[in-house]
Amino acid sequence: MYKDTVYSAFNLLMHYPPPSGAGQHPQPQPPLHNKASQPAHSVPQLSPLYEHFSSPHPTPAPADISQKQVHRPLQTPDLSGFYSLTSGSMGQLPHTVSWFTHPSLMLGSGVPGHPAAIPHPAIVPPSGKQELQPYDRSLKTQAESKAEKEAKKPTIKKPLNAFMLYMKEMRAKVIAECTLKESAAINQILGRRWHALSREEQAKYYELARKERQLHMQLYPGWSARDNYGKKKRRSREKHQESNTGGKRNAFGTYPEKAAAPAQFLPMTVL
DNA sequence: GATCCTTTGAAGCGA
DNA sequence: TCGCTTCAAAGGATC
Repeated sequence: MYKDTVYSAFNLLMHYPPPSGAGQHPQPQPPLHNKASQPAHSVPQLSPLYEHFSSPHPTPAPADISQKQVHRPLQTPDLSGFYSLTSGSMGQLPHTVSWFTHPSLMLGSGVPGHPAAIPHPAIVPPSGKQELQPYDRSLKTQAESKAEKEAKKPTIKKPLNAFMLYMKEMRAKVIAECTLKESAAINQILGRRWHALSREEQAKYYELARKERQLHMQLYPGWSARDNYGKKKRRSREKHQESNTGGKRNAFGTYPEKAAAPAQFLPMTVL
């Protein structure tokens, strides 16, 4: 079976631990074969893992694969085998091309010890922008330099959970259907659609999310979600809690109860 | 320019 | 173990 083959290859290469209960949700282990019947979504930035079953097209031509490989740094010893072996699998397994394009596999300067210049999409400067050079290093104390160095550590983002993967794929579709652009409103709709999904449909996203987490663990063994705690500045705890109790303006510019349904925007199929 | 809003899920942490 | 908090994405609105 295709899924087993992919798993075997991947486990072999990445020394995967066996799935360890993988989360609180039941994981029916749905087949990961391509869903040819699924409607094509013109989503510019699909989570590459999700391309496994979301792509309406057959396996890309090998030329296409090699083209993608051009930009893949292969110097990293522990992953070069992965690339080459996966490449060998490409001709036999449909839709495995996405392994190449998975953000967690697009190694770059953010990966410790990796010489490539292509930054990892999951690794961003704390500010999210290019850092400016210090105007005068000599004026900084040791403590300041240390603090600055700490602040300059590239941020490794959390792996996306199942719902985030679902959102990333369906957002463009919902926007097209609803002509909405506000993410808060879009996310409310997506939340409702998420609950409307069958267990099998959801299970596919849970499985993808599990793979995302495993890849993340392989690439950043010492990383912890705690590393990013406190990096997002909140205006004030009180204000944030107030917003969670429905006492603040929502995405529609009103002050309803929390998560009030924006029914006037929702297409009939949403609910 | 930074943060909020809004959703679900994963993970951290204190009690 | 339980409950709470934070952060992942996204982009318009607000501060």
